[in-house]
Amino acid sequence: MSELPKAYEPQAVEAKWYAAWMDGKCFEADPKSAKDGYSIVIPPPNVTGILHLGHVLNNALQDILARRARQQGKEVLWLPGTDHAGIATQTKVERQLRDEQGVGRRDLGRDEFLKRVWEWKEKHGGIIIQQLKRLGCSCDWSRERFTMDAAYSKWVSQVFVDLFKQGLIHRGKRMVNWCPVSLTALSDEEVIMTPQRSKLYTMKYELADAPGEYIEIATTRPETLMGDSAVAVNPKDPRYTKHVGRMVKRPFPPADIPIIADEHVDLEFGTGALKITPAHDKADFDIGMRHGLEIIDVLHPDGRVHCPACPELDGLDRFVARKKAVAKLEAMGLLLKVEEYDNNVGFSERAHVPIEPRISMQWFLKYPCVQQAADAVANGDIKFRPERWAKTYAHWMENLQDWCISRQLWWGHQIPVWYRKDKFEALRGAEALDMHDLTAGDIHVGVDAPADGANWVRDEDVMDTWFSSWLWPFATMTEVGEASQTLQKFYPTSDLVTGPDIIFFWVARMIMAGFQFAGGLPFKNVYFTTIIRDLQGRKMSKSLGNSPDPIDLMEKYGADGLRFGLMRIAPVGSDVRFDEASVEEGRNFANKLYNACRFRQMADEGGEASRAPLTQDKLPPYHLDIIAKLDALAAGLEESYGEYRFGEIAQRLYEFLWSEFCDKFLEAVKLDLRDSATADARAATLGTFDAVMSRYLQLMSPYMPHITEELSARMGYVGEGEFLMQQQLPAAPLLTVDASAAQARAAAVYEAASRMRNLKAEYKMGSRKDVRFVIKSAPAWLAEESKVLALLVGAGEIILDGAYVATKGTPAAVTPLGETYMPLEGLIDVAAERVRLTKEIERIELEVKKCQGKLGNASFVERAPPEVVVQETARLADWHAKLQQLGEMLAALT
RNA sequence: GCGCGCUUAGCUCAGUGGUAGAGCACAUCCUUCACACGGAUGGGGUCGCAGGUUCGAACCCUGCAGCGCGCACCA
Repeated sequence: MSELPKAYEPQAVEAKWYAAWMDGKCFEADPKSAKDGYSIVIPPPNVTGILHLGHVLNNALQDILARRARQQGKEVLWLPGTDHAGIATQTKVERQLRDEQGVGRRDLGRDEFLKRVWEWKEKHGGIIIQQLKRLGCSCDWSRERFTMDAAYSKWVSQVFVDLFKQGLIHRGKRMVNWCPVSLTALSDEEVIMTPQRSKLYTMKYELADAPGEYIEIATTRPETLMGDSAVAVNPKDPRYTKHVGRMVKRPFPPADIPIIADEHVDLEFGTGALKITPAHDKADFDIGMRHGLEIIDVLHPDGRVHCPACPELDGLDRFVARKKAVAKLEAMGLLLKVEEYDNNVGFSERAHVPIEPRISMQWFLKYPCVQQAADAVANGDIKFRPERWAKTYAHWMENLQDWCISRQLWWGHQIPVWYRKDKFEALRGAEALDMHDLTAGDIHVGVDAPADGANWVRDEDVMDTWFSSWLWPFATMTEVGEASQTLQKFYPTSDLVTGPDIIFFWVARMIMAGFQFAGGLPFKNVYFTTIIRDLQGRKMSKSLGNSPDPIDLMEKYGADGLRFGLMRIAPVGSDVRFDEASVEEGRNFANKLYNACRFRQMADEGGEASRAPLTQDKLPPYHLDIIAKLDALAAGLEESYGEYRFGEIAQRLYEFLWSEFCDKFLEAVKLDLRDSATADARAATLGTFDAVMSRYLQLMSPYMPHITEELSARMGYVGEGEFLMQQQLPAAPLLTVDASAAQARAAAVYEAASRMRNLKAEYKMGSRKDVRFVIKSAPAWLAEESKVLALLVGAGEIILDGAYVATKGTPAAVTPLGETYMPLEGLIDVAAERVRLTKEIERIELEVKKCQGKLGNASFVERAPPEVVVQETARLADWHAKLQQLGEMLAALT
């Protein structure tokens, strides 16, 4: 044991214990267990994902909760898995195929392409799972799920079929958010509004019945004017009342279009006249519907202009066409001005290009169980932390729009709908298949294909990835129609840990799905993590290169160091600013813990010297004090866990070990471990060390699972073949006797030592070991402790002398142990000492004034609680005493 | 425009009415036999601004400013 390296080396230790836990099946959940169940489902990371700091924070929190629950005697299921991530994965594999083999997905065809994606998934898909294991995550890996597992996929289809049968799912042609790169529709949530510096073009259209007269129109999108089917003004706008009902000339392709009046038009904006392009703008579409306007689609799905009537624009990309259209307007003398203009443009969440509002045939879901889901959070059945997110949730629930669930992708759950082949062909493809054109015999909606499959064509679209994710809490626990023990035991889940950015994408939808398909709420608590930013406050991103690789951090500082460091800075409310220094602190802390244990092992080379039960009533004050503080720590942690204050838990654990256990207790008991110490003293000290440390390691274990397991094993705190992580946390406090007197003594010694060291430093005696102290009027018990005090202070000798008379100018301090002098026999610089004393007196006079001011205030004395007044009076007395003493010292020097 | 949050030491953050805190950074001292990934000591803050409530405000209320986020609109 004495050959232990001085610094803790986490890498090998962490790998060793993770393997041991896996071998010991420590993470596997038994649904037949008699214990109470505790469960978390992991927010499934994208199967293409690579671990980033957000994952680390999120999963470390889940691991802490899971490990803590095990210690409290729960049967724990932490259910892991990955998400097939439709667009992200398809895009990734497509890009790779294009780069490496020069083929697109359409070259391969649907079946072959899907085969390639599956191959890719098998080969590269598990990276993030391995990374989570490196972090120490105690997931039940025997239950790992994937959203496209056969059983899971069956759930997705079944849910679609059920909702369809209830009339909540329908197909129709509507305005959707279209991504011209991914060539698919997106839900509203997948559109990111982004501020843009754009240009506002003002142009004029000539009135058809009055050549030479114009109406001015402002637009940011001149490239869509070929799709204009009207110009709209506000009916209340006096400038335009005479125009309403007349026709204007659309410049190209030339056409006469009407001027209509619609409330939607803002009088203040631009010229007050708005060009209406029903095919390419949501608001225009609505206006078009109200006025029965023609819908003229002038864009291809990939964002190129489709307008054979304008050959010079036809086929151009929308942004190229914009410039060209402007040039054309200018050439025609219709462009009046171009202004810089800041507006918001919707961008595709995945492809990072402006989305295009587009009318297309899609599947839509009217959300089920909305009221129940809203109520569950409002009435506290599901508790959000921090609570303020409940408001965001409520707001969204009140403004639900139908969910566009179809995606024009191949990777995903294909929509379980078949159309009769003859009908499908007659209507010339899916784009034209309106529900109204279909009779019951034309369409088959079911988990399985119709029996006479050859006569049917399957809907090509897949479902939004979130349409599978929202089933995660129960579809991972049971198969369709199965009476699952796992579900019985572990549903609803206990806690969900996720980011507030997916409240709508995921959390809200899971709640609705829980009510609709699993008979109740899916979880009881939702803990929202914070966003991790860099020190400049920017979000972590690959392109900024400000996102450290957690694997690198773990190699450098250990998984425990990373976990602990991150937990210490994770605040309850606002965002985290990440600094590698905090991980370094975590590593340093692990090292401190390791060395505290190493110290004990070195002091007791044979081991086993201390296994005798502790007789607490005979323990010295420091021992009882640390035992009492450990109990206080355990109680404090209990409270903090109850409030999900993870940073506070880390802080409490840190302070106990570093400030209390190492800085105070270990320093105070060093004499007991020297060769000169009695066997009894040694045994008592080692016994106390072991009692406190073994339980401390247990309390620490959820945060730093590897090092605590290692140390517990090495120190013999857990038996061969047992694991710390599986041991139940004792409910009873460690302390069995009244320790209040002992604690008061220990506190007095520590405090006195601090003041005496302070005195040494003030007189530049810093490292001198020969300094003597004299304590006057010391309590009788101090005689036994003066050696400890001398050690703590770094003093040559501590003399207890009630009759001591200090020579003039002897430095002194008031300590809880009495007047304390540091005789230096002429070593003091008298002038410097006078300056110091004068400054000190000034400072204290100020304090006295503050106290007197308060006590002199009649209202304070009458109305403040009595104990506060007493406290204040005592303080004033203290200051006065101090002042008098300093005054005497100063007088002695002159 | 509506809503939510934040503003405390150089930095990152605790602090729910009673003497302003931690870690890091900084300065001085110490390689003393657990740990220099360490120990000791110290300097550093009119708690964003202005009002109000209160005997007393970092904390409660109002207003303002700055920053961030969400929702809606944006021709």
